[in-house]
Amino acid sequence: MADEKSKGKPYSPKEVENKWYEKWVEAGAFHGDPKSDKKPYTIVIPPPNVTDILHLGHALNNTIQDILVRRKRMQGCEGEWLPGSDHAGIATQVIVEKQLVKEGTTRREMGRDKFVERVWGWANKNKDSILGQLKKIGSSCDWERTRFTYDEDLSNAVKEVFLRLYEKGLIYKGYRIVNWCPKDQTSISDDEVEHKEIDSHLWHIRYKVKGSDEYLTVATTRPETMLGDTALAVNPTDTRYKKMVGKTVILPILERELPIVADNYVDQEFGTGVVKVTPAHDPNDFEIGRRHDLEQINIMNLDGTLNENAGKYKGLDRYEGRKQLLKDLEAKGFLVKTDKYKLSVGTHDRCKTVVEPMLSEQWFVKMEPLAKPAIEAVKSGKIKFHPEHWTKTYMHWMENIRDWCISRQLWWGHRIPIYYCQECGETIAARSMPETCPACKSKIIIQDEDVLDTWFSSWLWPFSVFGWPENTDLLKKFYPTDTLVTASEIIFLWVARMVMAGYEFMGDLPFRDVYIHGTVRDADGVKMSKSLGNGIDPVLIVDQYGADALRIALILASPDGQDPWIGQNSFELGRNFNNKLWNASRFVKMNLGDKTPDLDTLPKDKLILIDKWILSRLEKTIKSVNADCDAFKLNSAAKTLYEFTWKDFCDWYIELIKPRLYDGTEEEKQTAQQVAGYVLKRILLLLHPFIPFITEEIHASLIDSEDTFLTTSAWPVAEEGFADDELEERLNRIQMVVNAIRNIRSEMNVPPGKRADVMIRVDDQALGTTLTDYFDYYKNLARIEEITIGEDVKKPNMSASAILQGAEIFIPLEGLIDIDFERQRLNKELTNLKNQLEKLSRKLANPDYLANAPADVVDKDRSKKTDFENRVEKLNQNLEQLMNW
RNA sequence: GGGCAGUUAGCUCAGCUGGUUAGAGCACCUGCCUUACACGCAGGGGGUCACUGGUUCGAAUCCAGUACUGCCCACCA
Repeated sequence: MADEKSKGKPYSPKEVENKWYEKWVEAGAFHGDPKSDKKPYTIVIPPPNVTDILHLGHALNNTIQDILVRRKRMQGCEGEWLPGSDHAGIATQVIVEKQLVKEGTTRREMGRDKFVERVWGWANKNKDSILGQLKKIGSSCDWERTRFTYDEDLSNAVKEVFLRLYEKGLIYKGYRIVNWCPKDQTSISDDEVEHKEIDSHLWHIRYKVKGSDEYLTVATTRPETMLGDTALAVNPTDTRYKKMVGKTVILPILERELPIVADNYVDQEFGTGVVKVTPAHDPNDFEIGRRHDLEQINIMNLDGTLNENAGKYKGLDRYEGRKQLLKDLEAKGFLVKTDKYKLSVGTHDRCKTVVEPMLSEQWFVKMEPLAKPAIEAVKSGKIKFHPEHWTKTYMHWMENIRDWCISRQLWWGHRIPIYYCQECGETIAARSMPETCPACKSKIIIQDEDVLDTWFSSWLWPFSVFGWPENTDLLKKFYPTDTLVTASEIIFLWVARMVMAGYEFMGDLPFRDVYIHGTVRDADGVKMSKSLGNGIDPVLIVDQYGADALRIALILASPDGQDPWIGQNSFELGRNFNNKLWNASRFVKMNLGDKTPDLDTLPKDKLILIDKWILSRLEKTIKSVNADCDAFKLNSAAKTLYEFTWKDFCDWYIELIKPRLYDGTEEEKQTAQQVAGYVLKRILLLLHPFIPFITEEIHASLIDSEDTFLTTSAWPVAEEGFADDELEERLNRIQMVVNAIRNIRSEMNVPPGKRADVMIRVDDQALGTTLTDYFDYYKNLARIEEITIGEDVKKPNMSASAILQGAEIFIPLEGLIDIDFERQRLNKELTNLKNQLEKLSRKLANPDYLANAPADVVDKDRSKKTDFENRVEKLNQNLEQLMNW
C-alpha cells in the first residue's frame, strides 16, 4: 500500500480479502488443537439450514461469533469455532418435492430410498454454498471440522439419544391431538406453531333437543368440525341448562344423536354457555371426551380435505366444506347468527399454512424431568443470558414445559429407531434392523415409517459435533462450549432444548453464556424477509464495500440487544471508516522512514504532552473495549474504537505531530513516529476482530512482511501508568483554544488561506505556559500567524473575541470584521451565559442544597459560578468596547 | 388475558450506580480539493429527554401510573 500507485486512491478491499483468508486457513489459524495446553474457547455455530442462502441475519450472527472467537484467540485461548449446517427436515424435503412436481413426478412415485438419495444430492450441493458465503464475510471457522446434522456420526448420536430416552421411559408413543400441517402433511410440535390473529366470525348454530321443540345454541369459530361432534357440553352449575344434562340433541345435517354432558371446562360467560364437543379435532374437546367416554370421529384426511365421516361434504377442502355447510345450515334455519370475531389461528412456522388440530398417533418426549436441571442451571447463574432479561422468557417456557412431539411424517430425516414385528406385534427399539423378533423369532420386521423432528438432532449439536457418544479428545477439550450466539426466535426450539440435552447426556451445561442479538430490520423497521423482498444480500455488500465494511457497519448499527434497522447506506459508514483508517495508516507509514519500524516500544523519556495524551486515551480505550467485550457489548466497544481512531488519533494526534514530522529535530521526529506507530498498531489489534482483513493488510504493510499475522498476535494489554485525567485536561485546553479560534474564523468568514494573528489573555500562568510551549504544534490547526499570550493582554481595536474558561481570545480583524454581526455573536453568548449563571446562583443560594449536596459537587458549582461571572463581565466589557468603534 | 422490551435532535441510537451548558452517526446549512483521506476537513442550525404524579436540595437518569409502538407466551369454544 505504500507504493506510489495507491496514493490518494481509496482502499479497495477486493484485492486484499481473498488473499488473507487463504493465508489464515493455510496457516491453520482457525484450527483448534485438542492437545493444546491453552485454555479452550469454544463456539458452535447455529447451523444454518441447507436450504438457506446467506442473509443479513446470518451476517450479523456470524460476525458476532467471529469477533468473540478472534479476540479470545488473540487473548491466548485455543479457539474452536465449529461450523456446519442443518438438514432442515421439512424445508429441504419441500424444496425437492417441488422440483419433482416440475419434473412431473412425486416422491411417492419415486419411492422412499430414491427420494432420500435425491435429497442428499441436493443437500450436498447446497450446504457448501452457505458455508462458502460465511468465508466471504471472514468467519474464522474451523473448516476441518465442518459438520452436518445428518452426518453418519451425528445420526449415531441421535439414535443413541432416542434409545436412552426410550429405555428411561421418557419417549413414548400416544394418541393425542397434535398440530397437523395439511400442506406438508406432517405433525409439528407446539413450538413450530406461530399464532396469528385473523378477522373471522363466531357462528351461532342451534341443535334441536330430541323429543321437544327446544333448541340449544352453540357458538363456534370452526363450524365444519361439527361434523365430528359427539356431544354438547354445559357447565354443571349453569342453571339455564341444568335440566338439559343427560338429554339428547340432534346434530344438524348429519342428524346423529348427541348426548348433553356437564363439564367444568365450559365457561358460562362465553358465547351461549353451550359447547359443541369434537374430541378428534380440539385438544380441550379431546379431554372432555375422555372424561365422558365420548366417541372420537375424525372428519379430515391428511391433506385437509373432509373424509367420508363428513357425509355429503366428503372430498371438499376444509374451508370449502365450511362454506357449503354454513350455506346449508342457513337454508335449513340452523344458523342463528353470525358475529364478527377476531381469533388467533395457529400456522406452521415454515409454510404459514393454518394448522389443524388433529387426533393422531405420534412419538413424544416427556420433558418435565429434562427441564429440572435446565431450570436450575439458569437459576443458579451457571448459564447466563445476555441481555439478562431473556432469562424470564426461558424460565417461563421451561416451567410450563409440554411434551415434545418428535415424529414427522416425512422421509428426509433421522428415521425413528423403532421396529415392529409383523407377526406378534412386538415393538423393538434398536440401533439397526433386528434379524429376528426377540419375542417370536419372526423375520418379518419393519421399521417405523416416521422420521424425527429436525430439532431432535440440533439439540445435540454442542456435543454430537465432537464425536459423542464416544468420549473423544475433542469432547474433552472443547465441551462445554463457552458462548452461544443466536437470535431470540429459537430460544425455545433450540437453546432451551440444548440445555436439557447437555445435562441429560453430558451431565454438564452445553454453554455458559447465551448472547441474544436482535433481528435485522430494513430502513423502515420492517423485518427483513424473503417473501417481502426487503432483504439485502450480504454478498453484494461484500462485493461493493468489502467484508470489513459489512461487519463493522452491522455491529455499529446493532444496539446491544435491540433490533438493528439497516438500509443500503448503513454500509457507507463502514466503508468510510475503513477508508479513514487506511489513509491514516498510509500517512503513518509514509512518515516512518525506510527502516522496518519497531511498533512495540515507546521512547518513554522523550514523550511530550501530546504523546502522553494519546497514550492516556489509548489506555482508557483498551480498558473500555475489554470491559465491553467481556460483557457482550460489542456495539459499544465498536463505537469506542471508532471514536478513538477517528477523533483522537486522526483528528488530533496525527495533526498535532505533523510539525515534528515535518520540521522537528531528528529526535523529535523519531519520537513522534514511534508513538504514532505504537498507537496505530494497538488500534489495528483492537479492531482486528471487527475488521480482520484491512487491519491485517495494513499491519503487513507497516512491517513490510506478510509472514507475521495480526490474527495470531497477542491482544493488546493496557500499559499502566499513562491514564492521566489532569494531563488530558491540559490538552483539552489547547483543543478548546483551537476550536474557539476556528469558530471565530468561520463565523467571521476569514478566508481559509489567510493566517491570522491571535492574542490570548490567560487567567493563570500555567495555562499561559502550556499555550506558549505548544504553540508550534497547534498553530497550523487554527491557522495562526503570530501569537501573543499573557496575563495582561488587552483587547485590540476591531477584533473578534471569544471567552473561555480561564482565557480570552482576540483576533484583530481590521477590515474583515462586521461589527453588527460580532455584537450579535457576543450577545448570544452573553444571554446563554447569563441563563446558566442565574440557574447556578439560585442553586447555590438554596440552603438545602448546601446542606445536603456533597462538598465536591458544591465546590465544583462554586468555581463554575466564578468562572461564569468572570466571563459575563468580560463579555460585557467587550460589547461595550464594540460600541466605540 | 399474561410477560418482555422500547418511547431522548428530521432519522437511527449513546447517555453506567441521580449533580454534564443533554451527545454521536446520517440528513440539513456555510466555507474549503489545507501534500493521509472530498469515502475528506473545518464551522453551524436543530431536543420543554412520550405524558402525569411522586421521591429528592437536585431527575433524561430512581418509583408509581397513563398512553402509544414492537416482540413473545396463552386451550376459552
